[in-house]
Amino acid sequence: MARKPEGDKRRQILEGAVAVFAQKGYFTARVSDIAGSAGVADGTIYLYFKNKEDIIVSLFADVLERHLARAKEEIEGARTPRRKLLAIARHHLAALSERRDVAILFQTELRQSTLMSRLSSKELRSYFELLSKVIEEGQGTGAFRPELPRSLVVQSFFGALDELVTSWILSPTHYNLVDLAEPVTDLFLGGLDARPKRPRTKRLAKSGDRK
Amino acid sequence: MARKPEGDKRRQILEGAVAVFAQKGYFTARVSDIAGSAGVADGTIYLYFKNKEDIIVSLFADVLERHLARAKEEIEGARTPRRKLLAIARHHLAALSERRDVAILFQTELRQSTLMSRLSSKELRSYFELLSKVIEEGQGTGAFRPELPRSLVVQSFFGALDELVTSWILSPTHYNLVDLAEPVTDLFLGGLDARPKRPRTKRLAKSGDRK
Amino acid sequence: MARKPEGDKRRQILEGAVAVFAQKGYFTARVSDIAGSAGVADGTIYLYFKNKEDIIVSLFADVLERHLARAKEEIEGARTPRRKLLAIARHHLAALSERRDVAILFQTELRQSTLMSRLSSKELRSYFELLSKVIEEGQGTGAFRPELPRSLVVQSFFGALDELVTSWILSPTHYNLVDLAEPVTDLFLGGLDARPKRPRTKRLAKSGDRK
Amino acid sequence: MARKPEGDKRRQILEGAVAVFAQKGYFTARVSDIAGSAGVADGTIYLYFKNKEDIIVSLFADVLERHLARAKEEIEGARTPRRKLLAIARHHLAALSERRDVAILFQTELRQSTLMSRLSSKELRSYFELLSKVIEEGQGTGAFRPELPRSLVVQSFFGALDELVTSWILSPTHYNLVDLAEPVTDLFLGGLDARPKRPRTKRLAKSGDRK
DNA sequence: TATGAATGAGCTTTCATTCAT
DNA sequence: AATGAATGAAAGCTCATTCAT
Repeated sequence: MARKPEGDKRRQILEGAVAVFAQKGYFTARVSDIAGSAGVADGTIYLYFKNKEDIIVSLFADVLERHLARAKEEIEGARTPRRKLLAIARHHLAALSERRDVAILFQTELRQSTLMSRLSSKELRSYFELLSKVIEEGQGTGAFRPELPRSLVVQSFFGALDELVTSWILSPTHYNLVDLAEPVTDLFLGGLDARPKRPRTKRLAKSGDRK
Repeated sequence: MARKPEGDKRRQILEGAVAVFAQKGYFTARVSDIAGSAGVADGTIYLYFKNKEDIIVSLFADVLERHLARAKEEIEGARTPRRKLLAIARHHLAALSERRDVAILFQTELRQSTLMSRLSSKELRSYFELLSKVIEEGQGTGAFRPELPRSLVVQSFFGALDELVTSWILSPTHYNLVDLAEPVTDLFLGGLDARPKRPRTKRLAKSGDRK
Repeated sequence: MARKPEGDKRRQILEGAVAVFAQKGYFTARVSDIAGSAGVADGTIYLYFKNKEDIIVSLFADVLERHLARAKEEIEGARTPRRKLLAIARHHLAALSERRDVAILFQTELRQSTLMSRLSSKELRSYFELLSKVIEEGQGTGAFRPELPRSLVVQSFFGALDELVTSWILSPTHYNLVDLAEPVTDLFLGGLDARPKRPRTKRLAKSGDRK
Repeated sequence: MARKPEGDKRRQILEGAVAVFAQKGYFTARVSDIAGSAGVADGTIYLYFKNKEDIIVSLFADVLERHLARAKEEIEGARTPRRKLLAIARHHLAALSERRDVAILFQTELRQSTLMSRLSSKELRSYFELLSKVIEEGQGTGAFRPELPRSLVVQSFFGALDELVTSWILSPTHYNLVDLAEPVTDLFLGGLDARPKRPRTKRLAKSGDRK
């Protein structure tokens, strides 16, 4: 019955939960499903979590925390605000495309009105603040248009990335999600409008350190 | 056969459902809650809907259909692709900010993995196609940058609008959502990058026919 | 919508009920099924019957009453107790094989513990008394063995006929049920034991007035 | 894994079910009634049975199986086909009069058209076949009249026994049912007709080992 | 710690019955 | 008399949670 090298039963349960929630959705998933998927008894779950909701809330907190930490690192590795945006986009898309089940969870269950309130709070807010800092820096240095409300910019960029992930999840074809990091950043920075000069794509291409 | 001003009992139930679903979420809402909110008996619901799921699916279909129809009208009233995008943004934000409960439903319950599959199909796809047509037109006339993948553009624009609505819903302050239509379209068209010349904002400002 | 020549709506409903009850069973049948089968509105049923149970009780009473009346006539047409038994067997099997749906109802739903008590009372008791009279007469004239308890004889004969009907209903092949009247009466009168003399079959054969 | 004297929780539930079904009938009985009567929680029932129907079907199968097994033993203990019939009659009546509640169930609920089909199949068929074998043997040895169709004989005998039980159940007086085994077999073998010689009763009286 | 049998509250859905028309 | 939309009580079943082992 014992899986892996054991040891971290809590993580074991969370892994089982991701798989089950992603497949059946939070409400439709039974606690016993999670137990089964995690290879533990039903009762064991309650030694590590207060109740069913605590599982998904912990799950989101855990994943977001790690995601946020790595996002910060990525940003620090980039110099200009523009490169920082690209780094964030890359990280955002890479992280979610690496774990399709986590992605499904985040694009669907996380939106639950009930959960949303109890959750979006801390970690998610931090992520938005991270983005906000980058925009602020860009507007401060004159790289970004200063007349645009910062929250609008943040929400638009996040929303664009978010929708890319959602569409990727719903799509029957399994294209490479990370490849969209550059063009979406390019669009976001350069705008949709055609311009007479200064092709925006070039610049970003130069910064393409991941090919 | 015609009774009172009947015939709208179905609508009555749908209205009750919107209110209840928006407040408690689909799974947490009891059918009897909906009945209570609609002012009918529990059993009456089943004279108009097959089961609980049929209620929310019908709800989404109904609302999306009307939204889509009006979106098409708005677009036809606009000349250039750029003005069409603005029209869509205005309509999108206006429609949802007019009915906060509907907005909540769309930003939360609609994402349910289970419902998503059963639903996102027809009407939602049409909405994306509508957007896609506008982008295509713009790229054809040379107004929009042609090198950007159309689906990426569509998803980014939709995602931006979508996130604006979500943030608005989650925000404690009740700011005017429609006011964001212009700046978000401006950002989307002009890009975040600061530009030496030709300020994009001007143009859009001129097209401001709703002020 | 109007069936037949109308007129007896009560009978119409009872006919619908027989069909529906025979097919789905009393508890599984919906009142609206009966209404549908009878070609009347749900509410109309309650103009003729107090409630669902009243329908089946009335049904049994009606059918049993007619059956009983005809059984009495048949008996009067027969001279000897032995011919009377044969007449009863013939009538019993003929009546039920003529209306398969009624037969199904009687062999299944009538046994309901709940209904049984409320019902078996009057008409069914009369039927047993009719049989009992015949046995009594036979024992009185010396035609039948007097040492056998009358109720045992009555129950055995009725039970045999009853089981023939049940088996006929459950059988996939539609053999002629009435043809069993003579042999079953022969068995009942002559016994299963082989006898050295006086073959019993002959006598009954002679009495075959219906051939 | 073995707990208390457990393992009989299933039997506990079946016992509760017999009591409740016998009193209220299958359809009228609530699952919670059964749970209450069995001294378990409602939900516990579903750990041992798929659903309500599964309870009664299992019940019939269990009882019939045991009844059938014992019937076979009884038969093997008897020499002649005539004594075998008597043994079967005794066993049939004894078994059902020992458990009045089981008897009620068998004489009423078992006839349900809906259940009948799903059930009468295996065990009940075996019982009829057992009887059929005895008749066949008797007809083969010349003890029984060979011109009577075997199925008719089987059905008549079973029907007689069956009706004795039904009447016993419906009767307000609690007479001894097993005492009827001899006279009913006597009637069946010797026939109702009065005979000049060779009284049939004698023989059977000799075999009366139970007084 | 870990187990999983047992619990029982709670929900969706059905359907007999009513009653305004 | 006839209709059938509306009612709402009732019940089967599920499943999160507990707790004796």
